[in-house]
Amino acid sequence: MYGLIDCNNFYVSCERVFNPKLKNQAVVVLSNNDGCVISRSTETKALGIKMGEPAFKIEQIVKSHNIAMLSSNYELYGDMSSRVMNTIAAEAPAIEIYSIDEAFIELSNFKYTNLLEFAVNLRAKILKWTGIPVSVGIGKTKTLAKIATNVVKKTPIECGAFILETEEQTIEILKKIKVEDVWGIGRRYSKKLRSEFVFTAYDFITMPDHFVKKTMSIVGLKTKKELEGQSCINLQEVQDSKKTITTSRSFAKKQSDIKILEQAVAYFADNCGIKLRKDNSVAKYLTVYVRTDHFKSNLPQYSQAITVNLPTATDSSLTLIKYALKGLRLIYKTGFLFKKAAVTLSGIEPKVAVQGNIFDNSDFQHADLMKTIDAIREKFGKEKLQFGIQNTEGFWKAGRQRVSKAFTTKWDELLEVD
DNA sequence: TCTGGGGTCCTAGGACCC
DNA sequence: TCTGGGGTCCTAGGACCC
Repeated sequence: MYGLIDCNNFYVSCERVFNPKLKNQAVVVLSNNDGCVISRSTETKALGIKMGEPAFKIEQIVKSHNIAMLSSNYELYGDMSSRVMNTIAAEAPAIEIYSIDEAFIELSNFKYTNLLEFAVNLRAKILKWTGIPVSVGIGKTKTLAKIATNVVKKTPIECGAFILETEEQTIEILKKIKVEDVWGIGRRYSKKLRSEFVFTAYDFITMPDHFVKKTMSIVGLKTKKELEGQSCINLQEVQDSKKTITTSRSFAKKQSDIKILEQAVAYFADNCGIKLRKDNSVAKYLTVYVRTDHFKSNLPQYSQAITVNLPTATDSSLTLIKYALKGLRLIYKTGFLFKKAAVTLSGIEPKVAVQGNIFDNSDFQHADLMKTIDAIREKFGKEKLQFGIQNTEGFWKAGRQRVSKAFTTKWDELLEVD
């Protein structure tokens, strides 16, 4: 059996732990740039505010219903996530951290324990230790555990946990689950399936295997088998190292000046370098991407990416910045208002395995410098030490007007007077 | 005026090899 | 007139997830 622990309205719940005033109020957390709704409290969902809705479109309802609107505070959510995960790991022998707010656990060693009791106790412990409410779903496969969690969230189940045990019971539930609510079946496939008169998870498992494989590839067939109780997706306890690392941002204001794009791209490249060094990896390729505002169809549109081969696989921010700027200058065009840029690293491998370049060994000289820079930033904050090309003002940067404090990670911030 | 960010996997088709 | 069989690797595009 597999269990899924899913934090309820995670970002909102994190904010509520440290600001009790929010507990009886409708709350939304916004994406970067205070752009879209990315987390909603139960009250907010009831008001009909959708996931991903642009903030400016809900202004009226926010005012009339006194909804608390917050910028996202990833430092806080990341730290709260570790607390939740550590609490789970202490209770479960095998855990897969699936996302910032979800973890799968494997329960085959729990044969002689009452699983519901276990789930209810785990839930209580997480709430007590971290303040975060969770839903727990248990089933024969990861996909069924997802379904079980879905049941907890969509029906009033007091104990916050649900187990899919017998086949008959599972079938009854699958008949009530919309096909688009199945893990692994997204918008495109559910549309296609609906045109074939497949409306529920149960309808889906009655389709022939060959049809499912033909229209949805092997991935879709695995989903079907999982719904039937045959486990096809294993618990992944150890996280593979990342295959790509991206830093991208939309700009608060559209930019046409290459000097400003350079500042942004340098910042992204440096930030990718930080992530890369944290993973003890190096990258061989760097992609720069820029685009105009695609919501403004009356403006001239341009979108272009370029991938640069790095002479040696590297984790040096200096080298990454250098080639990111080189790439940017190749794709930049005048006469456009740019809204977004990105830097992506790929060809990632462990640092210990790096293949040297006979013609260029400058990177090895950066190692101590990077270590020092990382240490200084760790201690005094990322913004306190920057490369010359980065602009400390960062006026391309998006606003975060309504951000809460880093309650769990920066004590000095809490001492500041409002 | 204002519309996020960061990932993974699979497949088909082209280019190449013997 | 007749034109094989069996592979690998890479990439773009499409699907999905949170």
